Amino acid sequence: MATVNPSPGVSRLRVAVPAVATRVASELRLQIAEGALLPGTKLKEEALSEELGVSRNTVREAFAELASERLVVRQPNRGVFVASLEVSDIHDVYAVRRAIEVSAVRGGGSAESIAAVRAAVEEGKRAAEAGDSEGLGSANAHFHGALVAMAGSERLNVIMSQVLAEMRLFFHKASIAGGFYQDYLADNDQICRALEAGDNDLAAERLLSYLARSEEHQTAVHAS
Amino acid sequence: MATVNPSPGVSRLRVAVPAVATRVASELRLQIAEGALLPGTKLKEEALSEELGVSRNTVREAFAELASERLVVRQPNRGVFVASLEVSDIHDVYAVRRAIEVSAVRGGGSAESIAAVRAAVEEGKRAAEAGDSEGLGSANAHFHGALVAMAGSERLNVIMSQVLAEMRLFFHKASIAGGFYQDYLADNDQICRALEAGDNDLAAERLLSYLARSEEHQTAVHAS
DNA sequence: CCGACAGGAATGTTCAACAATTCAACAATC
DNA sequence: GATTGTTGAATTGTTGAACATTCCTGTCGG
Repeated sequence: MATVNPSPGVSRLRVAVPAVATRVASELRLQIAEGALLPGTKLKEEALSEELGVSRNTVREAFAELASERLVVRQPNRGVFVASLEVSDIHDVYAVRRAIEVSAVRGGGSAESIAAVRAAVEEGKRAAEAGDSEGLGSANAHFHGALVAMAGSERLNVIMSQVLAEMRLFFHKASIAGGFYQDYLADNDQICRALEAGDNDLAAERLLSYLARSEEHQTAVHAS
Repeated sequence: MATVNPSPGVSRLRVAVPAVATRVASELRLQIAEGALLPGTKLKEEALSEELGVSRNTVREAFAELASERLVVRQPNRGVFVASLEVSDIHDVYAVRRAIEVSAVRGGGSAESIAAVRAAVEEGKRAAEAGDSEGLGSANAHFHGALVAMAGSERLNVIMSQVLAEMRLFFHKASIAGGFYQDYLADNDQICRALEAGDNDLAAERLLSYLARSEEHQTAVHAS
């Protein structure tokens, strides 16, 4: 990590950002993920500052944070809007996923990191049995996050978490299309098995095939 | 790209961010890239706001932008500092490069995008003949940027440009180690040739080997 | 029907103030 | 003498208000 302080031993626990703006950003991030704020919704500075009890400047800082994550889009002199992805964005996002996830899988991982992947697979199975489609979705996100985490790169983890957050922007529409997560449970299990067997190339191949199908599915849903 | 405005035809040329804060961020980004602001330097809000003739709030917005690019680090109640990379960051950055660049190379590119790669190679040769080590460095950056551009993904391009900006943070120290760019000119040419011949896997293999050596080199220089 | 124009609303930017935190210097204690 | 309070200056965090600028709308006139 990038540090600067020559004096060692000081607490590194706290997150390196202003507290209030971060909380505001987190709140908005949550509402976007939950679908409470739909894509295209305009976020007015003054209304939000009143509603959350913070100043306009603080709301502004939160906007800057979310904009850097592509969760909101800033239009000069017009305001910020919850990002709404076009079909071309789908391909773009999957290009990032192909690059990052496949690279991590090809590099393999430690026993612990592979165990985390397995845990995400099992989490998905339990959610499926419970008929919890919300839980299925987040288990799937955990699975792919765990894949990337195998690489042990903080930067890749951050990129992946942002990509997953972006994907939630069009998951709401897609999940209406019915239990399509079910089909992916078997895929995840197969990928995980290949990793556990140490056959990273096979895992990568299966992952690529999964990503291709997933992208196709998302594109089809959003072509309407 | 994520858009929202239903009304078509309006100018999409301008960058979707406040103008002044962006200019301040660009100025600081430039000074960091040029080495005028060395890693670890503290950036004081008030001093900068006076010097640049903008308000503290605007400086603050610029800081948020640079922090999201990891060019500066924010320490709560202490201020922002020009990021200084540790040895562990080197490996982390190269993990991102391996993922993104290799993926782009494996996917190949259009004739135009490969021509851009070739152009960067030639740019490097000219700089080498002119003894312009500064130009050699930026040609090398153009080369790797062109590799990623083959994928045609806006997100990957943004990630790559940020990674290249981060690398300049430790290039200043590394370039002292003498004309080590020279060795990479041949590598770049070989990678480009493989691409032109349509042998993407060979190009990817050569790129991986290059990245491994480059990481080793950087690590050695910074181990001191 | 349409272009021009005035008015309103929202954002962009600045300024000034205060609270909270950090840091360095110094005093106090063991 | 070294560690531990304590104090005070300096800097950041946050707020609130003000003004400029831009966009949007709806009306008026041709």
